[in-house]
Amino acid sequence: MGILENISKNTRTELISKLKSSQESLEKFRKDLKKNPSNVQLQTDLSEILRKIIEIHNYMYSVLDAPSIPDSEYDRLFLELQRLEHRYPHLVTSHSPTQRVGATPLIKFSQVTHRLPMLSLSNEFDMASVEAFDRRLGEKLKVDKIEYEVEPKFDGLAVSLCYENGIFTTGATRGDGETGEDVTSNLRTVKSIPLCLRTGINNRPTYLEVRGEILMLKDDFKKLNQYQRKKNEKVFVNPRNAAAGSLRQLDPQIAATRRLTFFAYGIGEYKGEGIPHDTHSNVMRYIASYGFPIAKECDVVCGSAELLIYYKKIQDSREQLPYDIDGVVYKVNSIAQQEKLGFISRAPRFAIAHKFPAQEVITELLGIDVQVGRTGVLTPVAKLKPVFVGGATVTQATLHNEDEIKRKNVMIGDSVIVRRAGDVIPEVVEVVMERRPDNASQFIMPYWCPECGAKAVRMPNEAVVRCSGGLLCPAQKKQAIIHFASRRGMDIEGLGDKLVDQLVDTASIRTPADLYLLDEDKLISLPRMGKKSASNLLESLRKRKKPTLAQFIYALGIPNVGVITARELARYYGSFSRLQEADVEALQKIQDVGLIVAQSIVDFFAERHNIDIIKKLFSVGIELKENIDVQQTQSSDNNNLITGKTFVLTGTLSNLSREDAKERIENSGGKVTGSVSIKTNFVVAGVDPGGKYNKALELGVDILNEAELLELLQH
DNA sequence: GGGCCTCGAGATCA
DNA sequence: CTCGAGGCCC
Repeated sequence: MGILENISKNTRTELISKLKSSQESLEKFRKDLKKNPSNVQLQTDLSEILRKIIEIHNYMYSVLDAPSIPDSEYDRLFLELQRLEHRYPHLVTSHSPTQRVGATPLIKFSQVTHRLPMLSLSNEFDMASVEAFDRRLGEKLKVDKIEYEVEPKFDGLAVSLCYENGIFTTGATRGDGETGEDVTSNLRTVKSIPLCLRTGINNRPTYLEVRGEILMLKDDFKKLNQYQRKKNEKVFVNPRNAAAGSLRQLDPQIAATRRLTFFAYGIGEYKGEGIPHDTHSNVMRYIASYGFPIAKECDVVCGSAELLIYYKKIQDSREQLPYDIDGVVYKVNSIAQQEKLGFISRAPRFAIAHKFPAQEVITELLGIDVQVGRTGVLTPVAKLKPVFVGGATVTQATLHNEDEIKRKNVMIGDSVIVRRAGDVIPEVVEVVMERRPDNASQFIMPYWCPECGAKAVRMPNEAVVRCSGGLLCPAQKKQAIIHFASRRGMDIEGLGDKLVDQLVDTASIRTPADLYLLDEDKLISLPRMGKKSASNLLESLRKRKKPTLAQFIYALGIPNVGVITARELARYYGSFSRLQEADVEALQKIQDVGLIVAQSIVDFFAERHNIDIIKKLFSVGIELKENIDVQQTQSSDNNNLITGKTFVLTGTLSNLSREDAKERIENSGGKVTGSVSIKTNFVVAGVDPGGKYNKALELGVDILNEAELLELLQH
């Protein structure tokens, strides 16, 4: 049972014999050094053997969970190494176990761009969807039974760890999947993360990115909270939040006192030999052999019936597991099959998370508020008597719209069942009818917008009621500005909703374009706004004046145009003016743009007010990073191997002209540039390659031959 | 939606 | 020192 079967046991036996032989060298070096303390070679030898022994003990303790010596003995070895390094500072290496805790706190975390985006998994909650998933894949792959690698879904934080030439160099959070935060110094304090890949030098990859989850074990969480209580500091509500909080500490000293654990579940980009290409379970065994902890529960099963058996088994053992989980993950085991299946938007088609059902509790519905959204939609929100469910205290939940309230027959004063599963937004499931009080009152959707008093209208074939005030409605105005400044839009730091409230209410700004006309005096006059905050905001506005076309399109807040559509529009049209001129028919030629989205876009640009704002934005100095060379091409359906990648061509190709190759790469979403840099993803080398080839070797950029390029293009 | 950390502002106190 | 805002995580 389990893909790690026997591995741990064999490793342990092997390590113990390794320790035995190391022990002899250790004693010899100690003795020799005593006789000859100034011998540099002996100093180095001793520190190296100590490091090796300590790392082995560390591995046995934190990864295999089977220490072979008492803590006190480990501490003695550690102290010996510390003293030695202290006396001879040149002996210290970045991957020495003594260097897990960094000395100085950071000012702030810096951003890291993931070489391969960190994708998310689509979630399923019921058996039928899992069976449908298996059936769908079976049809696509034309096979009867699919083999899956299965694993528990940790309730922690996803991170990516980079190893360059075997040494841990950078660790980052998932972020939005594209870029995350550099939390290396905190991750170094996590004992189960190897600072150095465990296997010998021979087949060590030059670059390896290991992905997995940071979490806090239930026991460690309890201990931490006991400690916090004793110190009269605040306690954490659940292990996940404790882990997240610890990882975001700027001071690694504090992070080190919070016991975090890592489990690997996959790899990202890698360079070098030896990485299995056949199955995911072999990849897992491979990373385990490098010293990464893998969940004991990882396994391989076949067909949907076995998936469900696995699910049940894990669900039954959930309480006994040392960590919190919120479901299980199924991944197609064969890597060839994975590649065949590919990706849909930001999620692989070959894997899903099967989540445990959400926890449910009963609470009281105290009232129903009405909120006005960015597009003027009035949303009723249930105000609930606070109740702890699914790891958090729930106080409100959306009721979506009028019809939903009718359908669920919700009245103010009712007792309702509320559901929440980890990351899922709380939801009112149903009313407990037996408990309905006599004074329960009906909710009536307001006839006027609660924010601006304009008439609230419901279109004949729509489920929602809208404020008819448009951008004259302060709520919509504010939301439009907040959306404009949001991270996925113009990414203006320091501009949150409260500040926008103030700015709009004091009539300092009316549209996003007005933001760029703010000055320090104006800002300082606002309450709770000092010199520092003001200059931070102005700096942030200035810094982000050159958005990509996609960011800008998204930031405009065109109804029905989200990040993905914005990106697709930018890719297809390449320039803002081309998008602006497009008509409904033309727009619908784009993948995933139907009549509704197309009409929305055309309507948006037909609105005089919007055009004024856009003009004004350009006049205050917004410059777009456009790609006007782009042809209006059909999307190649997320060719993830090429999309967003940069190629450089060198030498003569036999089947393709340079021009053809360039065009085909660009049609698949890639970019072709002239010279090789660290940002280049692939160099395509034909016959008689030029200096670019050597440059690629030097920088370690992947080199493709013509056949490999054609294969990439095929997908 | 809710929980966490960090930062800056403003209050409080010496 | 306390508090609110903002950013980031699921």
